[in-house]
Amino acid sequence: MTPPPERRRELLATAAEVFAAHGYKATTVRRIADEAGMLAGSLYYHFDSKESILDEILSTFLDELWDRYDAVLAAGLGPRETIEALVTESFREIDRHGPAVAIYQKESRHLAKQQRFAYLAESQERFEKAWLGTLERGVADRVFRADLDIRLAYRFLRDTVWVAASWYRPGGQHSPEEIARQYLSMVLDGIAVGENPEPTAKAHSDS
Amino acid sequence: MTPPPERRRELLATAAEVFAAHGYKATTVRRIADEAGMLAGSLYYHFDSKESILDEILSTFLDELWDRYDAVLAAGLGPRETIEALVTESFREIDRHGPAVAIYQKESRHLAKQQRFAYLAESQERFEKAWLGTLERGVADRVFRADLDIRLAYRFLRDTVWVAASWYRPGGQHSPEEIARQYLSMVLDGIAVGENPEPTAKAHSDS
Amino acid sequence: MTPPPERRRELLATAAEVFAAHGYKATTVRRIADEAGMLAGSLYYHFDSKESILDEILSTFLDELWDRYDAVLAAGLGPRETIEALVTESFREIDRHGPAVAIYQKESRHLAKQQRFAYLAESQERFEKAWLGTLERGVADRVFRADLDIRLAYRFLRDTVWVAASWYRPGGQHSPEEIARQYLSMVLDGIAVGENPEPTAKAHSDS
Amino acid sequence: MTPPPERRRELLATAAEVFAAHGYKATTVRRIADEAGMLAGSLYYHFDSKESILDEILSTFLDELWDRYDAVLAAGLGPRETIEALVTESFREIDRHGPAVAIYQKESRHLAKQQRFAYLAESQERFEKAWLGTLERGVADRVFRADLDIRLAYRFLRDTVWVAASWYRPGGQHSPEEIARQYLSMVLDGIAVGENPEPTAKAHSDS
DNA sequence: TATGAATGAGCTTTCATTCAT
DNA sequence: CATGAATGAAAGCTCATTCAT
Repeated sequence: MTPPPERRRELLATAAEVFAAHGYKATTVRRIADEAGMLAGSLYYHFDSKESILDEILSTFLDELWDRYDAVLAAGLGPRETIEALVTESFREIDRHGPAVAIYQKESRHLAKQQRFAYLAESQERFEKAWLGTLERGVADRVFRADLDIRLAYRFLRDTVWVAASWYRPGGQHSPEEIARQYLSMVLDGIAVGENPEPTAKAHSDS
Repeated sequence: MTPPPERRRELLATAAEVFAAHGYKATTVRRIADEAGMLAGSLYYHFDSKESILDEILSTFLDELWDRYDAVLAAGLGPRETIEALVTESFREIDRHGPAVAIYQKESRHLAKQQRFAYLAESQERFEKAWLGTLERGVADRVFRADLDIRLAYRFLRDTVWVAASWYRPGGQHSPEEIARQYLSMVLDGIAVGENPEPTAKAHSDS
Repeated sequence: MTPPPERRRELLATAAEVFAAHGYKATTVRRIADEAGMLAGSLYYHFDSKESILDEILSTFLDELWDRYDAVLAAGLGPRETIEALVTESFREIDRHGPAVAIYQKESRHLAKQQRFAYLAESQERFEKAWLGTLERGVADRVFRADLDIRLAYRFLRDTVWVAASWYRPGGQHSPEEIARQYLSMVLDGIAVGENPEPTAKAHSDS
Repeated sequence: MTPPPERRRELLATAAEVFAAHGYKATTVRRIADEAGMLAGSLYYHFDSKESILDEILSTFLDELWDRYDAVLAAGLGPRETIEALVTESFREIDRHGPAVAIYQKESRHLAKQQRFAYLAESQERFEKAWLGTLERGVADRVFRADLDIRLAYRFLRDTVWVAASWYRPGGQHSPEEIARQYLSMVLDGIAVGENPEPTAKAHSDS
């Protein structure tokens, strides 16, 4: 005997998976219904439109994400620890809402232009502020390297984390925390061994 | 009087931009035609179908990319230098064919399932072989850290590079080579200052 | 505790109002249910179908109307008095069943083609016979003008009366009898002052 | 070799007839297309939507109607002659655009609530001003009876005229001018013979 | 009596594609 | 080469209706 909100959540989860796998536009409402074991029209008993399903998936995900992020940002950690905590929370979010993150990754850029999804752009800004601010603090504290373009570093961190949603599958051999640790290790200390001060990219010249 | 192949290339470039901006499925053939200053039906004089436009964009991009990659791989460089060269070439490719790369990034996963786009999966495999092999060689040579999950590192490198296509705009303040250098600096040596042997991710524990 | 027939009548009244306001086709069964404070499905406990609701509204209205008309026609009045009585009864009917009359006005023409609503066409014929007969009798008795096209006069009278259902609201400042009196005054004696033997429509020539 | 606007006009005429016969809501786009000898989807090459077809039908009709009305109102005629001219123009309009008038008659009341069809409400107001003003002038000039409720007379005139669209068929035995003359004769001078000062409605008492 | 959930037919609309000119 | 007009399949959505509870 499942209470009504349960059914709704099931449908949203199903829809999120299909959206993530095939893209929002390419996903038919009928496909979602099939996957949920009902007819296309029946979905409209639960939701207003295909778009409102997408909306609910994305806003639910962002609400939850910001709950975690805000807790981290309010904890008064140092810059490095803040980055570590944000990355870890991000991978946990991928673990919990992988499909939602994948959809966000693929669709948010053009969705953000629409009135209805303006919150995506807002979230994006808060996002940027939080990460950029932490990186700047870290540079000031001499925890992060000063010779890097900080906006580039921000994009690098951001993408590095979220793009994982495209291949991560929950229940795999690595826990989200383990993946976070490895990612942080690479991002913070690099994949090269010890003391390599300068990359030698210029060594390779074009044809 | 421009020769036909020229017009074709223009149309492909236009189509690639629109596909990149809105997604393949969400892009209508009419939108492409509008952007090109013709009517939808007229596109069919130049191309068989919408899908064949996509096909030509992606295969052209991959052909060119592999030309460069093969040159790098045949040069007999060390593992670190190989990685540096591959990354540099990748950013140059983004510079030249940004939209094609963005499309590849967004659509290749589900396109690869189709017969017609099987070459995407093949390319993906060669890709993986080249990068993984180089990383393994680097670990053996003690150029890269041995304590990292090498498949994770591969995905990390791959995604880090290509995802840049989503924000990179040619003609900006950084040349592709400069961006490559910064990216490599982060990936190889990390963003943290000097001697941090261990990330402290475990410092942040969840409930 | 209201007896069932009472509830039924309430629902019919509600449905009639919504049908009248938005048209039969444009009215959803859910809208009626909303207005009645129940769910759409629940209406089907009381009625077989949306169409049967419409049927009951229209047939109830016509049954009642004919009761009154038959009484008038059986009363042996003169032509002018008959017309006056019919018009007065019509306005009373509008007062009592405004929405039903409005629905009849809007929908009867195409409904009459359906088997189920054949009684609309029959009623229409009896209607025509009663009014036309009275008018003819009036012309013969030299009570009504002989120079008018009698079928045109019939349509004129008929429409003049029923169309009032589209703006009449019960409880307004004029009683139905008062409106009937004014209408009859216009129809019988005209709106012009006294002795205007000939309209001068021909005075207006086209451009 | 018909020029493009011709095709458009044909389609609008076809659509208007179907809308008039079955009601806007009950008319399917497919039905219109059938009647026009094409497939439903093909209509969308010519029009944005079903609603925009309706819009174009109604606004075209009203534009034309007001051209005529304005000419009449600017002609400086006396009240009676103005009424005669307006009625005559109205019947001519019914003759030319019968279906449009029928649609207007049936649908304008609820359409006027929508933003897009606000011009219907505006037109309605101008309408009222023109007719009411003329009637008032006529009463002041002792051309029209002073003992009648002028708003009632206005509704009476207005409805009397337009409702004719529901039965009028062009090419019948009466020209629009002839019908106008008969209508005006009834409206101005009444259907009763000569000197009947008072209707005797009160002679019929209710049960 | 009424509800909640679903059905299924049919609707408006979109869009890749075709083709005579 | 390009246009204008159409096709036809499929999409999102609506809604009268059903039915177990």
